[in-house]
Amino acid sequence: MDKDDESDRQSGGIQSLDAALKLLSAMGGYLRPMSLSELARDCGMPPSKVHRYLTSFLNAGLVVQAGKSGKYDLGEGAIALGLAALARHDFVNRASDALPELCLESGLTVLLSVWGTHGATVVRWERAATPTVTSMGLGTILPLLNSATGRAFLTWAPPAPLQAIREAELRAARKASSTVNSQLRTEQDIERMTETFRMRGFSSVEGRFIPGLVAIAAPILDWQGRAQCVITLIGTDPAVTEPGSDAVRKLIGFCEKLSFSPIITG
Amino acid sequence: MDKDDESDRQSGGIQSLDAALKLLSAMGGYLRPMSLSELARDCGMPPSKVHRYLTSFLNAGLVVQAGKSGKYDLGEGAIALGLAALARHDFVNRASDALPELCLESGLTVLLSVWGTHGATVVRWERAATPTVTSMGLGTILPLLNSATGRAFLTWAPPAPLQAIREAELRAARKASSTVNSQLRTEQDIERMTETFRMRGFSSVEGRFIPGLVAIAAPILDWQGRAQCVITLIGTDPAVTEPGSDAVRKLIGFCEKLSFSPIITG
DNA sequence: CAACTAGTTTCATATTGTGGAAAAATGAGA
DNA sequence: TCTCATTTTTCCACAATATGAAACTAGTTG
Repeated sequence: MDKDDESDRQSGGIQSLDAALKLLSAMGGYLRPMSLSELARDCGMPPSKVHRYLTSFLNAGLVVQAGKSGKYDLGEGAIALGLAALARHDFVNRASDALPELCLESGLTVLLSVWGTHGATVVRWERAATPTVTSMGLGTILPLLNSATGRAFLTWAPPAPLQAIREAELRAARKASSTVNSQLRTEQDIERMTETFRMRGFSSVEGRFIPGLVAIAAPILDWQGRAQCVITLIGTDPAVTEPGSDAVRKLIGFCEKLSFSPIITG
Repeated sequence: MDKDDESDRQSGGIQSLDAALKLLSAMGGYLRPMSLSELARDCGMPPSKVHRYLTSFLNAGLVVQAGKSGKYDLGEGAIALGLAALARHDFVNRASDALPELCLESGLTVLLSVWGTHGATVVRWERAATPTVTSMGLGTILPLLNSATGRAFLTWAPPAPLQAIREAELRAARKASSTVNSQLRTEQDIERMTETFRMRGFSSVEGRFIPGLVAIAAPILDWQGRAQCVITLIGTDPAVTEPGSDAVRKLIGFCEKLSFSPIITG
């Protein structure tokens, strides 16, 4: 039949659907109601075809016929669809809805953090049944280098916004060798650490930020693999930080489920 | 052939398109990526059919395949379509044009939200010069009871579409008394609150949804007095929520100008 | 390793969408 | 009010196209 299929011929789809969607997106392109013949002309389809498609869109509520002029325009259904799609990108909300569940399953205190202007910021948290003494609350800002949460951002977030704080903390770490100091002194140290985290799929810290407590953290990634937010589990048992531990598996499972790209790229 | 066509047989449309759109709107109903078989089950279609439809949606960009899990979700195309459809709404359109101005004048971060399938959805926002820590972006869904934005819908939007979420949040609020709890437990509490808001002409919240931040919100009303969208100002100074404050006056003035019926019916 | 389960591809078939043309509907001018 | 011109909608015979079952892969679990 067609010697050489014209343009896009992606395999597998449905021709009439493809055409219909082309029409639909064409309608998205204008910002006023369009008459049938205008649409037909612009899409290079016979009017009868366009009319049949429009009827289906009409039934589905994606398109409405404006006024009695009979012109066609995008309708409520299209708005609803778009808002639903927008909501998918709302990682924080989807994650916080599921937070209590993770808390119950793991039996640990759970934090949900995002990257704010001043660093990793706790925006949601769920306290475990066995209350662990923490001074943590909503709005707490966690250190970048010495908290599991911060380290997760360090590993999976785009570096640019972190730069300032990263440098500041590194400088502070070098000077104050008196403190319970991290082994993190140089850029190389950091590189090595994040590489490990990236492989394992989670970051961790042991009693550094809060003595006596351990924490593990994993990112929720958008479709470009950037951390949108970070989930942290806090406990007392050092075994928690072991790769393959129950808590680790639950944490990564949780984050993987909410992420749009795989956390462990093996 | 068919003596009397079973159920919906709206005239004129295209069967495969109707089925495809049914699938599409089903996808809008969930707020997480769905697997092929889940979709097939829920729509009562054979998997192969669903797969073919999805391929077309994929080619059109309406749907993306999330991560390596292979699950399907609404994509950029759906967002574009929805925003295009939103632009038809005069209210949204006129409001978003004026948004930067309000942001400048008030010096606060400004949100423009509409009511979507899953709740109050941010569709436009303007960041203040003094950056405030927020986890907010396009598509963020705000809680109904514990955000200024949500409360504005609660006060000025028709109650029917809100009902489901209202009940869900109320139930959650009663259970989780452990959390930083709202004083909102009963229908009466809500009634009292909305009455106050209605008198003042704006809703407010202090550090509930986002600790350390305060917010005020007012509706843009159509000619029937229903909220078409909601404008929210976010700041850090608690004085902002005071009736008669500079921010409040600017907010209400802004909304009043764009509304088709008076906000304060005194 | 075998027995599942989930996702994708293939294929023969007739169901379904197609485009042209006819029929309504709409609108403008006289 | 009547006619002409344009746009929208309906009709129809034909074959192109979507269909569902089953085959084929890939990944998982006991």
